[in-house]
Amino acid sequence: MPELPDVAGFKQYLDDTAMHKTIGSSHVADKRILNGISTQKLARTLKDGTLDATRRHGKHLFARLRDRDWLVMHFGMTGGLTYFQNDAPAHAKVVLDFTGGDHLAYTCRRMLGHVGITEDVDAYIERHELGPDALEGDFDAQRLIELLSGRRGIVKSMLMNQSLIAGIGNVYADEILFQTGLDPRTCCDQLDTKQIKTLFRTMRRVLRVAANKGGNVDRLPKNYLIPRRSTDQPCPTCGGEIKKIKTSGRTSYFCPKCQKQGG
DNA sequence: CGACAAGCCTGGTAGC
DNA sequence: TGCTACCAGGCTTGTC
Repeated sequence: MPELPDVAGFKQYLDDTAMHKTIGSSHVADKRILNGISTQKLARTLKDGTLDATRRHGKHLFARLRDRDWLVMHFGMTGGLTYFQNDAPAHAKVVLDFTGGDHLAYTCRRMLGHVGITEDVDAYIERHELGPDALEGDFDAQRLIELLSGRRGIVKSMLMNQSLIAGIGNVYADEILFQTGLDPRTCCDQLDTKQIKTLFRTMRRVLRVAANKGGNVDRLPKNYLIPRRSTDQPCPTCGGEIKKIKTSGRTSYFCPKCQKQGG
């Protein structure tokens, strides 16, 4: 579930809790979560490091150890962060013990996230072939038009393709399409320039609003589709029935009345 | 108990 | 024929 807005929330949470704290030791509860690094190497790299900066790119969160490497975190579908004093949260996979006595846990109920170390965030992004962050930096409507051109698959798969755009997952792809009024089965070649520009503006607005709420679904505006996923509630716009279908092997929620193919 | 959810990777294939 | 983009399936495990 953690998509760009959720990871933006994790970043804020880390900034508010663990920033400028020094790591005395660390523990790995399940080494399957580690990506390209051994438990021992991770522990050596983290020891005596002080967290002094964070960066987010798409669904990845990076935390810098002063004058050293970056801790890399990806949250899969059930990952998160918990800052605690005494009792470790359930499913804590990696725990940082700060010298002041507090702790930060990377939690993950399933094994679909990962934790690692990188010397260079930009090189990491390039190596993992991540596209531009959906919310930040050098990304505009023209770029989206270029990304869509010549593609024959559905727009939703394109929005979720991390090598094209980093940060959007199944849930926010549905929300963006809902607010753009596009059927999730719409193919890229069905959209004209004007519609792609609208899609771009909607994408930015949805992600910005949700990121400002730290990905907290309960704080999203009333007219959002997300809180109505799998709850049998009507479309917030027309009151009609929300349909659930499979697209590219993924569950898509949409309103057949408000969302049309080709707009 | 089986189906399902999600992100992401892989393997097979549709389409140019 | 060969390449690439695309889709379906698998991994994982708690929940229904």
